[in-house]
Amino acid sequence: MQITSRFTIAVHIITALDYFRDMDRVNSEFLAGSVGVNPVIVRTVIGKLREAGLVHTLKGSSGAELARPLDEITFYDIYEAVDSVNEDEGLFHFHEQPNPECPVGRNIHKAMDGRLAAVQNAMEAEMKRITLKDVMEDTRAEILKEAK
Amino acid sequence: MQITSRFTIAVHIITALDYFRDMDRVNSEFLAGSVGVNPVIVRTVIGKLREAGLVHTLKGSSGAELARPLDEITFYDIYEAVDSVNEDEGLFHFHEQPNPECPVGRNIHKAMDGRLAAVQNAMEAEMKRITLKDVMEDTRAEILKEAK
DNA sequence: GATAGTTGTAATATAGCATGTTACATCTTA
DNA sequence: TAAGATGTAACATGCTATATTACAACTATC
Repeated sequence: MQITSRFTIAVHIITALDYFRDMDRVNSEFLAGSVGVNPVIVRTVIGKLREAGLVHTLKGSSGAELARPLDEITFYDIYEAVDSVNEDEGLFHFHEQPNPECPVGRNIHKAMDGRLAAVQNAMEAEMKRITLKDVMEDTRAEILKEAK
Repeated sequence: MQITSRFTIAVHIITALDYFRDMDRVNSEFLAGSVGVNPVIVRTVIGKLREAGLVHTLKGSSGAELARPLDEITFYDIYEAVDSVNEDEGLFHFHEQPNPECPVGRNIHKAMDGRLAAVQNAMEAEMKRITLKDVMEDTRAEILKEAK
């Protein structure tokens, strides 16, 4: 399994929104061109970001505006915004029918839950440490390298 | 997205193999009964565990034997054994067609790769800390609680 | 205020993957 | 030698991610 590409698409979009901030016509079609997906995908991802309060948009009006500075938007914010993982169950998909008549079967879920949560927490903690400013800086650094 | 239930199934199987160690006929059908899935699923999961060197089996002969003590089998060992995530690409699925003619598009991948790896590493590090002995102890504790 | 451009969203299509199931050759054990 | 088990291939099925078309509602500009 893998975390949906919606996540990297969202990071790409926010980076592009900032990078092309002063340009006209940074609409869903332009962004779709940069990301390499259908404009409707861009609009739905931006829709999720808007619901999460990360960007502002105006229906009918081109583009989107970041609601916060880049260093206040973390990977975790985006990961949550675009529903990267199942909200109800979390990162791990537990098999659904362990046998209640078996001592292992009826207790394994409880026995594992805390450990699975610890793994997910470790991952999410790291995501909270990484901001879009980090990505922006790395992107600009790569662009500068090209110039040489 | 979610990590395949093959992972929790594998943990369940190993726990059951240990718990019912002294019982006869702990075959794929018995285990399938405890886990609540088809016996063929059990055999394929055990097959992966065998390929990874975590259990020994003998074709035609019932059951499986743990290759190492429980405290030397980590969540990470199992997660790797059962191919919980894509081997080539890792935990995150990067969108596949960023535009090489766009400065952001042709650099975003390089700019993100290190950060994505850091997230995956954080998760895997936590998985390496958790052993099947931990799960076994928690399971037995839950079983004891029932007795009261 | 009319027109062109844009967003938001519903509806549908499609492909890939996880899981279920049947079947059977091959092996072990008694 | 017979019964029971594994290993694995082949196929079925449902779910999810992504792509795509279509269009109503809104904005910006002339």
